Amino acid sequence: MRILVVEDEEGLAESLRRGLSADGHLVDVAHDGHRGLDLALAGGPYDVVLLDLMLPGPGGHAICTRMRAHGDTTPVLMLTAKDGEHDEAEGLDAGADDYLTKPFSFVVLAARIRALARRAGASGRGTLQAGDLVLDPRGRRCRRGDRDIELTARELAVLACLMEQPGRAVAKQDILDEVWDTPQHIDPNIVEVYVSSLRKKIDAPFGRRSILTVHGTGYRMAPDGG
Amino acid sequence: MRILVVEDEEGLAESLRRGLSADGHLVDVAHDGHRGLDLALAGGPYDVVLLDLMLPGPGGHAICTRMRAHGDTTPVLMLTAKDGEHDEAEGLDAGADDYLTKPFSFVVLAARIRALARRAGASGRGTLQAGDLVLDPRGRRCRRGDRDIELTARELAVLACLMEQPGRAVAKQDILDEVWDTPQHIDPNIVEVYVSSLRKKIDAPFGRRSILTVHGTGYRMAPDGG
DNA sequence: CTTGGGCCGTGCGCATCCTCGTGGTCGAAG
DNA sequence: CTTCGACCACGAGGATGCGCACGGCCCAAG
Repeated sequence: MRILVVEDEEGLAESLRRGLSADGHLVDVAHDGHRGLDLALAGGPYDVVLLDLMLPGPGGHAICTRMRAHGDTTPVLMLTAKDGEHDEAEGLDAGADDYLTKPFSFVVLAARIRALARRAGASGRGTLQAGDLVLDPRGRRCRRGDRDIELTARELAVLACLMEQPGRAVAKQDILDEVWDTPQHIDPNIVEVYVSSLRKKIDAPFGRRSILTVHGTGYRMAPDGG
Repeated sequence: MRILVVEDEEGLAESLRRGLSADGHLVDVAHDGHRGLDLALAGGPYDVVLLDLMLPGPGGHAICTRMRAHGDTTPVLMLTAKDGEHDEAEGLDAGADDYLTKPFSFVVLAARIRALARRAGASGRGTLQAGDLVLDPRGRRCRRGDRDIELTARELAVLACLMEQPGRAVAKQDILDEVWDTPQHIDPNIVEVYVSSLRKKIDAPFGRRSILTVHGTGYRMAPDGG
C-alpha cells in the first residue's frame, strides 16, 4: 500500500517510515504541514494518510479538511499527543476516519491501518499497485501506465499473489498453494513458466523488470514496479 | 498456531480438530454462534479463525462483522455449504479474508490456512532489527537505512542466526548447526567465508562494522547495528 | 469436425550460488 | 618481540536451480 506520513517529530517519523516499509508499504514522509498538504493533494493516490495534529504550518485538522474539500476520500488516521475529547471530536469533524493518541504501539497502529484500508477497500477493493503497474483481480484488468495488458486467468492469479505483498519474496510453493487447487500433484516448475510469460507481458514491452527472482526461494515484486 | 473453529456439524468439527492438531496447531472448537463469538472476541489471540456461515445463534457473517468492529484483524476463513456468488460477496463484505465452499479437501484447507497466516504474519512478526539494519527472514528482505540489500539464502540464514540474539556471541559451531543440514561433514571455515561476504554487503558500503569477531569463539552482532 | 487458445510437462543451456583450498594477516599469550 | 593459532580474502570448481522454448492435451466456440 502507499501510505503518507505527516509528522514533524523526526524520530517518530523515521521509525514509522521504517516499520511501515518493513511491512511492505511504500511510505512518503512530510515533516511539516505545507509539504504534507502538497503531497496529500498531489502526491497520491495514497491508500492511507497518517496526520499529526500539531504541525509547523497547517495542522492535521486543516490538511484533512482541505482533502475532503477536494473530494478526496482517502482514509485518514489522525495522530495526537493530547488525549482530550475535544481533539477527537475535532479530528472526526474534519473528516478523519480514525484517531490514535500518542504514545501508541506500532502493532496497534498497523492494525488500525489495516482496518482502515479494509473499510475503504469495500468500495473499490482489490486493486493492487506497484509503481505504475496496477492490477484489478476482480475486474480481471491489468495496466502498466496508460496501456491495458491482457492476462490469462493463471497469469493474473500468479501476479496477484506476488502483488499482494510487494517487496517480499513469495516461495514458489506458496504460489502453488494459492493459485492451484491440487498443488501436490503439480510440477513446481509450472510457476517458472508463468513468471516467464508474465515478464514477457508486463516487463519486456516496457523495458522494465518488476518480477525479481530470489534464488532458492521464489519471486519478489519490485515495490516500485521495476 | 492457535486456531479457532466455529462449526456446528459435530463430525466435521471433530475431524478438523484432529487434522489441525496433527499439523501441530492448538485448536479451540465452538459448536454454536454464541460460544464462537465469545471465544473469537475474548478467547484469543488466534492466528486464524474458521467460521461456518450457517450456525445456531449468530452466523459466521455476524461473528466476523463483530470481530472487525472491535478492531480485530485476525485472518478469517469462511466455510459454507452453498456456492453462490451472493454468499461470497457477503462474506468478504463482512471482512472475511478467504472463503471455502463445502465439501473441501483437508489439504486445500491446510494450504489456505498457511496462506492466510503467512499474509498476516508478514506484517510485524519475525522481522529482526539491530540499529538501522532490518532483516525480514520470511520475506527474504534486508535493509540498511533506506537501501535494500540483496542476500543469498545462506548469507541470510547466517545473518538471521546472529541477529536473533543481538549483542550475544554465537559460537561458530552453533551457526553451523542452525544453518547447515549436515554440519558434521562440513568445513567450519565456511562460516568465516559467509561472514566475510556479509560484511562486504552490509558493513563495507556503509563504513560500518556490525558483525564483530569474538576470537576463539565465534561472532557477535552489534546491537546498534555498528 | 475443425480450429484456436489456454494450460501443463519436459529438456537443455546457462546463471548463480556453494564449497573448499591456498596464502596472507591479525591477535593473544608467553 | 616472537610465535602460533585463529581469522580473513580470493578464486576455481562443481552443484544446484532457473529461464525459456517447444509440443501435447483439453475444452470451448464456430
